[in-house]
Amino acid sequence: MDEKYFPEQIEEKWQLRWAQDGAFEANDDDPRPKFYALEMLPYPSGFLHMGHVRNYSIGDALAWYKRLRGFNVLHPIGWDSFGQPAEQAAIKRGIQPRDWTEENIAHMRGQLQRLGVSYDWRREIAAHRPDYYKWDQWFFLKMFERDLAYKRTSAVNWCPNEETVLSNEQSSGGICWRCGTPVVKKELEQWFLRITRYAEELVSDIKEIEDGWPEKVLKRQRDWVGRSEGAYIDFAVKDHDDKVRVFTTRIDTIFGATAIVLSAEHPLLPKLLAGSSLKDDVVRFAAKIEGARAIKAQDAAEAEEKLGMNTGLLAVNPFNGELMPVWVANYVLMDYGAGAVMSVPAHDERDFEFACKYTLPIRQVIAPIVHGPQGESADIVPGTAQSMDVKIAFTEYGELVNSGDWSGKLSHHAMREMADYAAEKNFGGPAVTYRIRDWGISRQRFWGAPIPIVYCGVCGTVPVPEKDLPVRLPDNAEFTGTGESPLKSVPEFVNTTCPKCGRPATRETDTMDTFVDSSWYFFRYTDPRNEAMPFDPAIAAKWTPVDQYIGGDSHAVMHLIYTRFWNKVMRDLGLVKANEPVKRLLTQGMVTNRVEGTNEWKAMSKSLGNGVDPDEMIKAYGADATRMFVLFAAPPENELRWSEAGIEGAVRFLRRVWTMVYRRREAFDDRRATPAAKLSADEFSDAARALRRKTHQTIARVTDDFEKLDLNTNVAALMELLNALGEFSVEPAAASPADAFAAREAIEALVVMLAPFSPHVAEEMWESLGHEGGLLKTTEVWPVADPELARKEELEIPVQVNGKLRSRVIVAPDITEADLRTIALADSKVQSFIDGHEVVKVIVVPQRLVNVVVK
RNA sequence: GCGAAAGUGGCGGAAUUGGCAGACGCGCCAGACUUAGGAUCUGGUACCGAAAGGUGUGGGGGUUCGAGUCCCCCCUUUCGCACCA
Repeated sequence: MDEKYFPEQIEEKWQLRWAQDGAFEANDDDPRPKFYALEMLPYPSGFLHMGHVRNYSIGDALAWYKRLRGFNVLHPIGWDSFGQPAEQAAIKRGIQPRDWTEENIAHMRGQLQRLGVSYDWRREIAAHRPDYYKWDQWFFLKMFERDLAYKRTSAVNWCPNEETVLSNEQSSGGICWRCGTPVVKKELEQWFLRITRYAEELVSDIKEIEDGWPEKVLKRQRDWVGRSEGAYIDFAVKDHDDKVRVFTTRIDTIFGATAIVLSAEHPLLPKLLAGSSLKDDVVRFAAKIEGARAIKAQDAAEAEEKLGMNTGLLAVNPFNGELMPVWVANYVLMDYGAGAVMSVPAHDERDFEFACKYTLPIRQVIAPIVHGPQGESADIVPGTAQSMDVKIAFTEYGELVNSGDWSGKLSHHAMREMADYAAEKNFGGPAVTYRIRDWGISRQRFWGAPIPIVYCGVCGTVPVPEKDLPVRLPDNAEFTGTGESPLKSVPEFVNTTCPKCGRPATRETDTMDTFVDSSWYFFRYTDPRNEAMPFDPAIAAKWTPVDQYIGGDSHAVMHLIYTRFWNKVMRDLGLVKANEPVKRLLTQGMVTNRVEGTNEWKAMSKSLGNGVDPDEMIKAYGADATRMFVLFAAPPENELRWSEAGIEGAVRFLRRVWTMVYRRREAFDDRRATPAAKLSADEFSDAARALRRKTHQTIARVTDDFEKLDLNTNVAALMELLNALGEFSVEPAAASPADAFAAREAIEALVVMLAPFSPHVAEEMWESLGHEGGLLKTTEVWPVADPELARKEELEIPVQVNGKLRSRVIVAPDITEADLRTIALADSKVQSFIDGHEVVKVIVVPQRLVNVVVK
């Protein structure tokens, strides 16, 4: 052991040693309890950034902690290596995506290894390799068989910048998730995965994970699925056989409906208007709305002005036979509910606004329930029929008025009864709708898994047989960036024969969304080289579900909802048993840095020039200090503000630990290191007992905080223990066996507990303390706290007078309440504050505090 | 506009969940060692006050012996959602 701490030497030494020993390799047949620690796999952009460092430092700390506590830990890594940037590089610089990607992976793998993250590298996977994407295609075929994958033409989200389609999740808020460009609508024939079939489960199974997932992520998922209970109602149209179906959550307001409003894209519209003199006008109007919607940049768009047009058609209210006009309007969306609504202006804000603009009647049918002064009787505000005086829509529940036989009922009862009535009379019934749409996975891209479909002039759409998988990407393609898949211009790829009839046929040239790759990758880690299946269900069952998943919350409704969906599909295919793939989720905060010349903290990025290169930090301060700082600087879920001064503090701490070990090490030879069992309690000096107390308190605290992933306070606890060691002033040479024992106990505990944060230096110090074979050689080196030793010998109890701190008294921990009270009252400082006052009450909180109330 | 979360020293953040506010670190101040210090070590550091003491967890009210923590109103910030019938 050198006198001084030289990170680069010991980090290299231990990285080599770990690799040689296979220290982090997880084996299926290991009898110890398993723990699956997982971090979101990176996109191989070429360079690790601080967000990665944070993500992997958190995961690695947990993986180390669990190993040191005797778990068989699976901690893998891989590459989300399909996707846009590789193609962008190809267009810009003429490099083939495959070469670019492989180079980036090689470089980033080196960076991760220099950071010393404890991965089982044997399990590394990369999405762009045929042995991986073969299974994307295999899953696609399974879904195709089960009608979970299908093709249809629809208006899709199109990013004009990247010239490709985006899923709904990827264009949330109307902007491209990757580049922020406003998304436009485009009619395209696309492949979809039927995630809607699992909509109900995606909501209801949240109960299985709600203890382990952040509430904000679950909320976003719930909102995204958008489960809504209500009813369908079919409105007959006068002089037509077709009925217009409407979805409403407020069937109790149906007597207030004064129009039926259809979406411009409503499929029934052309048929209903056939022969109508208004047909051309309506068609033109609908086209205008659709056109406006296509170019609409939704980001800044405040609710657009409502536009509508009367179709001249009349619908019949099935509850009272009343006729009402049928309109077309831009505020009704085709892809939600039934694409048509009943307009109830008195009780819906949007309908109200619409009715005001086009002077449709507004009829109140719900009266607020006002509790009388005694709260015993409900006063109903009488309804004003056909009134235009109403200023705002009353959207609350209440009591029905002007509603025929239903008048007098409460909304809640009426909603249920009216829906049942509709079902009974065969014009509707209770219904549940979801906001979530099927997942569009077609991408007009080269660098993705080809969709394994062949189009035959005779047989139509034919799935590629399983035995022919993978459908390989060609080695080369022309990259022009024109918005068509580059695969289209590769004849060797496109031209094939029909698997069914053998005649010439063409391949599907769209590739899959890269979120397909990441939906199931962590199952592949459990059995990464399986050539017969995506993974062996028996092996996967040993490791999954993931015990702790760590990553950014930017994927709350993309990756994290897709992977839940995929898990359910795999369950139905018999591949997995659990309903949910991830037990606990931690969403880490962003890493920010000051933008030069401003006072703003923003996420590190190349364009802002505020990025920090992890390699430079490792070079300057070492991987151990870099990792420690990142974990110490803020709680994992908070934003982390970068500070170079902070990382220096981390080095300083590691150096002080190092020096402490160096100084004390000599005294730890066999002669002096007497086992605790041979030492009687009274051999320990006061200082030694105090040190042991701190040691055992720290062990308890750190162990506890690890379970909660409170990593920043954990580091603080280790710093406190070091400070306590510093205060333990017994010189190593002069130490009694008991003193030496106490010091050794403290130092060894400190070194072991340091390993999750700064593993290299911890290993080196552990070895210097005379242990061979590394920290993971022996199982369960993690220290165990002895509550007896952690207990305080005396307590300092604060004494308040009227709630203000006035004094402190030192007492034994087991003092009786009565004695504590007596001692507190006898204290001279306390006396000076109660003198001349009457003591009204004395509150004694055992072990905690005394409060004297005086008048 | 709607919804959620959060506001604690100069800064990042602690506070056993109603019981000593500010752990730990950064920064800063003073001192020691030093040819030197952007190294290291020691001490100090919420605010006002010479002290006694007083005041302090975004602001205002409340509950309580006692509130950073619970309740009500307001302000600010951040993040989600944006015609979802």
